[in-house]
This record gives sequence, C-alpha cells and structure tokens, in this order.
Amino acid sequence: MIRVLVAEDHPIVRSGIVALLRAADDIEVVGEASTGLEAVQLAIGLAPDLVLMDLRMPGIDGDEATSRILAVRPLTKVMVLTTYDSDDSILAAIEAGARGYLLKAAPQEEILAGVRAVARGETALAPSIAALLVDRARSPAPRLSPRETQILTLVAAGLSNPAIAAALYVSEATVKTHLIHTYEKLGVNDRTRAVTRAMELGILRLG
Amino acid sequence: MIRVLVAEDHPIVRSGIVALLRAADDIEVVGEASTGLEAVQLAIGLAPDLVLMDLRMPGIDGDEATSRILAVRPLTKVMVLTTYDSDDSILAAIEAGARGYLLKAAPQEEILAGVRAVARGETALAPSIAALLVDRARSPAPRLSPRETQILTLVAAGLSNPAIAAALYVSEATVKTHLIHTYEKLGVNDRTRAVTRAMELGILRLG
DNA sequence: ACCCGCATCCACCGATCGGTGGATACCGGT
DNA sequence: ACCGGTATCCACCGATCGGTGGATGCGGGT
Repeated sequence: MIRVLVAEDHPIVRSGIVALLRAADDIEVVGEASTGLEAVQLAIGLAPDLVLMDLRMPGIDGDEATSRILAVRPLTKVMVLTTYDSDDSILAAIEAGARGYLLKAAPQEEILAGVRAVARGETALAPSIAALLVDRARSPAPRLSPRETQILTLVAAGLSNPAIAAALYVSEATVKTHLIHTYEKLGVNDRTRAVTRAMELGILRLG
Repeated sequence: MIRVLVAEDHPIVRSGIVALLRAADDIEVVGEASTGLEAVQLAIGLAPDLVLMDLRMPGIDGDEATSRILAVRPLTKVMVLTTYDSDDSILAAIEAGARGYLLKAAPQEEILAGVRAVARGETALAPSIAALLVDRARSPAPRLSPRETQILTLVAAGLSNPAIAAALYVSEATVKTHLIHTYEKLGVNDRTRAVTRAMELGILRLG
C-alpha cells in the first residue's frame, strides 16, 4: 500500500486528486495539505511514502517545501503535479529533490502510473518536461549573478543607469558594466529586451 | 434540476468538479468538454442551463467560447471557474457575457452556491474579482490604441525607434509620438517600464 | 600558482531616447 | 458643427545608452 500525502491549495482540485487516488486498491491517502508549510508538517508527522506536491501554494512554494521535507525525511518520495509554470520553477523543484514531475493536463491513469513509478524509486516525467531537461543539458540557460539580477530588476522598474547607481551606492560605470555582461549572457543588446528575455527564462517575475 | 456542462481541459481537475456537482441533489452534469471548441459544440447540442467554464484551454479560450455560446443560445448561463490569470482575461470573459466568476481557490460549497446563484439569474463573484471591478470602475485601466500596442510589442522585442520605424514603414517621429502617448497613458516615462507595466495590466504577454 | 567569475571603476564617443512645442487629416460620436 | 481620439509628421536639444578598451581586488576551485 502506497501511503500518499496530497499537497494542493485549491480544494476542488485536491478533492479530484484524492478521489482518484482513493479509487486505487494499492494507494492510501493519509493526509491533505493546502499550504507548503502544512505539507512539511504533515510529511514529518505522518511519514508518507510519497508526497504529491503542487508548486504554487500560499506561503512557501512546493520546491521549498520539498527541500524542507527531504532535509528531515530523506526517504520520502516527492512527485510534483502542477500546471506548467515556468522552466525556472520546474528546475527549482527538481533541484530540490523531487523525483516525479507530471502536469495536471495529463490523463488520470498517467498520474496514477506516475505515483506508482515514483513510489518504486523510478522517475516519472511528463514528455514536455523531459524535453526541457534534454534542452537544458544541451544548452544550459544563462545564469545571472545576484548583482546582475538586482540591477536588471531595477531596470525593469524603469530606473535609468544613474538612478540605479544612486540607489545601490555604486558608480554608473559599475552599473553599465554589469548590464553589458547581462546583455552578453542573455544574448541581447538592449535593456528592454534583456528584461523580457529574463522573464521568459523565469529569471525575473512581474510585480 | 440544474443541467450543467463542465468545460475544463485538465482531466484531474474536471473529475473533481464533476464529482462535486454530481454529489448535489439539484444539479445534473449533462456533459464534459476539454477544449473551448468542444464546449461550444456541446453547449449548442445539449442546451444546458449553465456552463462551468475554465478560461485557459487549448484552442479558443473560455471568453471566446462564452461569446460563441451566447451568440447561439443567449439564455445559457456561463460561470467562469479559473485560477486567477490576469485582470485583462477576467474582464474579457465578463465582457463576453459570463454571469459568474469564481476562483478554483474557493471552498467547494462556495462553488456549489455560485452555480445555484447563477442558475437563478444572479451574479456570483469572488471577493477579489468584485474588488477588481470596483477598482476598475473607480479608475479605469489605460487603453492603448492598436498602433500603440503594436509599437510597444516591438519595443518589448528589443527594437530601437529607428528599427520600429523601418519595420512599420513610418517615420521615427511617428514612433516617438506613439511612445510618448503610451508613456502618458501608462503613467511611466521609460520604455522598459512601459513594457513591464503593460504586462502587469495584461496588455502585453510574454513570448 | 593559476584561473575564472564577480564586483568594482574609468574615459571616450556615436547612437538613441524622451520631451517640447508644434502641425495635418480622418473618423465617429454628440 | 464641434470635439476627441487616432495616426501621421517635423526640428531641436539635453540626457541617457551601449560599446570599446581598458583597469584593480577578492574569493574559490583546480
């Protein structure tokens, strides 16, 4: 019997997942969480074999919850079930230690098969996510340094280079140098495109 | 008996919704659609009292499906059930004629109550969407002209003003004038911020 | 010891940006 | 008839941007 904890913040979605799992002879739903923190607490308390984890939840996200769970209970299997969010958040969850990665768009039988596979110790990946990983292995996404990201965030907010320099207590020349490096890494040559490209890559978010 | 058609592309989510509705004595699920077009076809064929409509679906979106359904069967009630996407897509669905607007984050009882209220001819709104409408009535969101939107899209792609002028076969002065007006409407004074603000408002999308 | 990445800084210069303060013509609504 | 919005266009000018071609110091990994 595979003991499963379901972590999903939308009640209507969680009830669909729970009903699907309960209908299987070999799966037992031992708990339900509606926030990332609740998932961590219940995973530690109930010691399920597997946690079915959404990514976007109130409070801490699914990838942070995954890290925390595995820090205390390293044998717990985590399988992410999400709407496709961004490449960056998927990679964050995989880096956090999730073993399975399916999309809510998948047929229900595929979700059940994924739970069983991950419980056995195998890896379950949606085809689109497998393709993402192959693509990433082939050409790794650019990575910005913390300062480069910080400066690009201020560019996205509409600040000029002198204004950014004043805000960060550095010289304008420093800001320009970081931006030049950022443009090279992102393969662009204009600050507006640098911002939109970083959003496409999940490096920057709106707001 | 309220006859309901469920339009939702994710099988696991749709099964949760269907199970919830079937558990109610006064509601009958007469059909299920997984695309916007399928929703239109089934709504016309089955003539349900109410369509529970997701917004983001393969092919045509929920707001376009809503318009098409109401064009043929104007007495059909449409209630949108979605994850919060953007202000713009919510307003598009309301303009398309949806009478109810709830979020998947709502408790299941609230979803049932909303179905009943909309079936009776009332309006059901999630508190956050009610707040959005009040806010919009108070200070309407800026609207860009088609040309302004087109030029801003090219700005987001990294084109300079001379490059945009060449691409659109107009003068650079024309491009600059449109951008000045765009900055005024969005309350910004820099092209990068104009792009990120337009994205926040749902005027521009990534990619 | 060496190398790389990060963070910092400089001067110069051509190109671009944004604002000002104008202008015309067309279209649709009141 | 009038008005507002849209789309088009101009010259001028100060400020900013991006690229070039440099530089130093620090920390960590090999």
